[in-house]
Amino acid sequence: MTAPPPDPDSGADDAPAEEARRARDPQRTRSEILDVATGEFSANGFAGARVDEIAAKTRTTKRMIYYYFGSKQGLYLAVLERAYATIRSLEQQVDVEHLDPVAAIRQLSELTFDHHESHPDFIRLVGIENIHEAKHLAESEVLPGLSQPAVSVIGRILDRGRAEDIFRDDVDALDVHMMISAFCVFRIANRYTFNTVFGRDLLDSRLRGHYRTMLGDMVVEYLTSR
Amino acid sequence: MTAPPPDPDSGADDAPAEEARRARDPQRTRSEILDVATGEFSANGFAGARVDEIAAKTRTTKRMIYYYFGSKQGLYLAVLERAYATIRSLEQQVDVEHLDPVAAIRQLSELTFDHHESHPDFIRLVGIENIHEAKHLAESEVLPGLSQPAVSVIGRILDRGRAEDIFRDDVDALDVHMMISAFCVFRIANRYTFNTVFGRDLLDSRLRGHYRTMLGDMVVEYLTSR
DNA sequence: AGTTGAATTAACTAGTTCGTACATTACTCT
DNA sequence: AGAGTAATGTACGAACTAGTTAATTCAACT
Repeated sequence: MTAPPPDPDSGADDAPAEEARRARDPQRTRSEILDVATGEFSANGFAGARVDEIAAKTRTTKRMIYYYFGSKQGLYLAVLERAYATIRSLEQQVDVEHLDPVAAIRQLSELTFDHHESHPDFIRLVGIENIHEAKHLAESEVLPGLSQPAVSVIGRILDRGRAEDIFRDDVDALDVHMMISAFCVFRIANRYTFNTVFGRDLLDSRLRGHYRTMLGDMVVEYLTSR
Repeated sequence: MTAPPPDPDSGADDAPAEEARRARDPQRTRSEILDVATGEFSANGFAGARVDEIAAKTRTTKRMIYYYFGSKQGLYLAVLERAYATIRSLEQQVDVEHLDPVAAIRQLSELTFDHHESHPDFIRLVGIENIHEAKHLAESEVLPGLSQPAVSVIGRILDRGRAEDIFRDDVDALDVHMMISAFCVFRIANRYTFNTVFGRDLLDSRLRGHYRTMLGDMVVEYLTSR
C-alpha cells in the first residue's frame, strides 16, 4: 500500500512569499514532474521512457513520482490528460459570429495549423497513444465532455454556410475537423520519415506560409464546391 | 564474434519437395521472423516489443534472430525496409497515360486510400519511426531511390493537367502526395484516439465510401480551383 | 563414409528497470 | 510548544530483458 495521493488541486492561492525557497511546494513538484514526463514520453514512447530518467531530470526523486502518480501508467495518463486539456481552448478562439463562413473556416484552419506547429509534444503523445490503441486514454475520467465545444464551433460555421447556400451539405462537423487535423498532424508527426524518404522538411520555415494557405484553400475549395 | 549472416536472397527456387518437413529452411525462417517482428513492433513500439516474445511466436528461437539480424535494432530496420519495399508498387498501378488528369488523380487518391487501409502495420511502423525521429531509417542503405517513382507519377499527372490549363500551378508533386497521404494516414493512425475522444470509428465500414469520395473530391476540387 | 560448415537449440549472464520499505524532514493546527 | 500529518530522501530488491556461450543437428559435397 502506498501513501494516499494528495489533493490534486488544493487551492490555487500559492503564497508568493519566499520565491527562493523551493522546499515543500507540492503544486510545483507535481507540475515539474509532469513537464519532464511529457518530454520523456513524447520523445521515447511509453515503454521507452524511463522513470529513473524522468526523476533525474526533475529536482525531485523517483519516490515523488510514485507518491503523486502511483505508477508509470498513472503518470503517463496524467500527462495525456493535461495535454488534452491544453488543446481544448483552441476552437473557442475562432471568431465565428463576426466572420462570414468562408473566413471563419479559414481562420479555424489556420489556428489549428499554428497550434499544432507549436505543440509537437501533444501530437507525438497522441501518436504514441494510438500505438497502444488508446487503452490508457480510455480509462481517463476527465476526458469525456472535453471535445464537444471543438466540434460544435465547426457545426455552427457549417450551418451558417449552408443557410447562405455556399457550403456543400454532404459532410458534417467531425468530417471537417478530421480533414483539417489530418493535414496539420501529418505535417508534424511524419516530418522525420517524410524528410528522410523524400528529402523535404515539411517544417522548413520558408514553406510555412505555403502550407498554411494550402490548407485553407483546400478546406475552403472543398466546402464551397458544387 | 557471431557467425556470418547467410545470403539474404539465395535463389527463389524453393524445392516443393516435402512440404511437411520444416527443418533447415533458412529462407522461410528469416521471413517468418520478419512477419512476427512486424506485428510485434507495430503493436508495441520499438522499446515495447520483446525479442523473447517475437521468438516465442516464431517456430524458431531467439538465437536465430541474432544469427540473422544481429540485434534488436537490426531486426527492426529489416522490418522497416521490407515494409517500405512493399509500398513502392502502389503508384505504378495508376493508369496515368490512359486517363485524363482529373480521373488519374482521383484514381491515385483512391488507390492510396485502399492501400493504406489494407496495410495498417506499415502506417504504425512509420509512426513509431517518427517518434524516434527516423534515426533507424536514416541508416538504411536500401531506402534511397525507392521513392522517386511515387513522386514522378504525380508529377506527370500535374504536368498534363497544367497543359490543359485545368490544374492550379502553385503546388508540386510532393505537396499533392503529402495532401493525399495526410488524409489516408490520419484515418488509420489516429483511429483509436479519434474514436475515444469523438466517438466515431473512422474505419467503420459504413463510412468507407463516404471518406473515399471525400478524399477524391478534396484533392480534385483543390487542384481544379482558380 | 567422412568432413565441413551452415542452421538450430537450450541454458546462461550481466545489466536494467519498475516499484517499495523505511527513515527523515518540514509544515500546520491546536 | 508539541503532536500529527504531508512531503521527501535513501537504499534496495525482485523481475525482466537484450545479448552470448557453447553444444548439437543437419545437408551437401568429396
